[in-house]
Amino acid sequence: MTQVILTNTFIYPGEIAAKCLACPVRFAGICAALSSDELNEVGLKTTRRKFTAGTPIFFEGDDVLIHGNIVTGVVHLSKGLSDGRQQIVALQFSPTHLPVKTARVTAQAATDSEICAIPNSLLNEIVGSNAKVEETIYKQTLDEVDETRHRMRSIGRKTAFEKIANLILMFVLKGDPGAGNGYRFELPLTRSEIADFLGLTVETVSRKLTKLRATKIIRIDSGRSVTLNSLSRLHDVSGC
Amino acid sequence: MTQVILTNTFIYPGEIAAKCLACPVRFAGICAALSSDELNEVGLKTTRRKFTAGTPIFFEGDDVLIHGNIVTGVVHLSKGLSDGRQQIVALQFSPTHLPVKTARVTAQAATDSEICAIPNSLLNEIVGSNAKVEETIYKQTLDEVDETRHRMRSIGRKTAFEKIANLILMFVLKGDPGAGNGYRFELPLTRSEIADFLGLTVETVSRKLTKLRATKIIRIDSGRSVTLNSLSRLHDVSGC
DNA sequence: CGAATTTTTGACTTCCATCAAGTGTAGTGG
DNA sequence: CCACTACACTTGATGGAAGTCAAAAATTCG
Repeated sequence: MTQVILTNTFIYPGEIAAKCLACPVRFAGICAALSSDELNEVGLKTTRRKFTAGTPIFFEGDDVLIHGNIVTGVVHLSKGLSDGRQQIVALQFSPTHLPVKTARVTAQAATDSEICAIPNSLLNEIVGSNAKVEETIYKQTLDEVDETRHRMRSIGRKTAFEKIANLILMFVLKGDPGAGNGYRFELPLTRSEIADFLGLTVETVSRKLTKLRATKIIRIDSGRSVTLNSLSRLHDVSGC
Repeated sequence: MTQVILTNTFIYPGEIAAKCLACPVRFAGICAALSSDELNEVGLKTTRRKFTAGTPIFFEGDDVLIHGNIVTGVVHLSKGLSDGRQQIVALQFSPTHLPVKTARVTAQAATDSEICAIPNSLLNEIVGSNAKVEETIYKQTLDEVDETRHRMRSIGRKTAFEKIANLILMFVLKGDPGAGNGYRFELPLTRSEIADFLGLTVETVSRKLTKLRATKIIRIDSGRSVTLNSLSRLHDVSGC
């Protein structure tokens, strides 16, 4: 990955916007489907926006974003409920796309995040001329459906313990696909948000995390900081 | 798993307009986005296929379907589990589209169904020349995501009773949007399938249906035949 | 009709939500 | 630095909802 970026740096010196060259998601999502000319144009017109944890991400106005690449961080999508509470319906990890247009959801930074925002008008323009981009977006949406359905089953059938184990596994794998034992990371969600996401209560989340710690599969260093002791055992208890 | 297509009614050139004009889904899904010329072409090349309840619907081979309009009936989409069992992940009602391409799911006729099958090649051709069709398909997929997320919440937070009530409500509304009290219909799913769909057990489904009958909100005439007594009360207990 | 399947009902158990109290852990301001 | 508040998290006790096991009743179908 890194080598490829360096090679491109050599081939197109100064032509591709610097921020794109160094971008972790340069070869992910729609950016991977862009020609270098298109990437140049995109690089000029996109804005890199930073959001601190807990900040809502708005997309409004005429030039509303319909697509953002999550450069760093974790974003959660939630739906408001009639009783005023919210339900987290999806988590989006870096490096990946943020298909905000997909549903009437609120996107909120779960951790400090950076998002590369592509204006609606620009994306439409590109989509019209580059079928590959359109295809990519469509495929991502299909994956989204599949993912959501998969998690639906997870919520319906698994025990609280399995749900928690599974979520931790998800954090590990999405956070660093090559992560193994000894991997240390921060939980991107509060206990309350985890509960929301999994359809549990805070108390149950806390209890099951304690149980997971008691089995020595993970170590909870402090409130949010977790160390993975056994990836294989984590996988075993996650009910997949 | 063996017999797929029970009846395959081909309709001939020249009669197309009649076929499509009389079609219940003429103004739904992608058909609504077609010009009359395109509709004629589609009419020529689509096949109306009938599936009896319980029959799996396969789309394979070179000319694999990627889009079918459900003309009549109810189709369920399921995912196979590692233990050999299946999980129903979505229900598709007539008149609507059957976006089979959306995920690696098995589509199976829940009730006797008729599906208007559009060959892959033809759809690709239309999509290439008619942006509105592409947009329609994309929008339908987005709706699919939204719907799935909505149901995910439903599975995670609602009581068994609310889930059942909600499903009955869904059957009523999707079966006949104008249906009111006294409306009689057949449950398109077995208790076991309902359990699968809602993340419950057969016993619980049976108990909650009995409870729903005890409240006089519905009447269960025989195993699958149900009469709606009070739409408003059904809505009240469905937890929406 | 009789066999097989689906559905209902009952008794018991388990898991998780609820209610309640206690323990950190920041963050603010005196 | 401490006192104060606010918030996030943990732990315990209890009850209820739904799962499990088991068997009867109803429906379907050959």
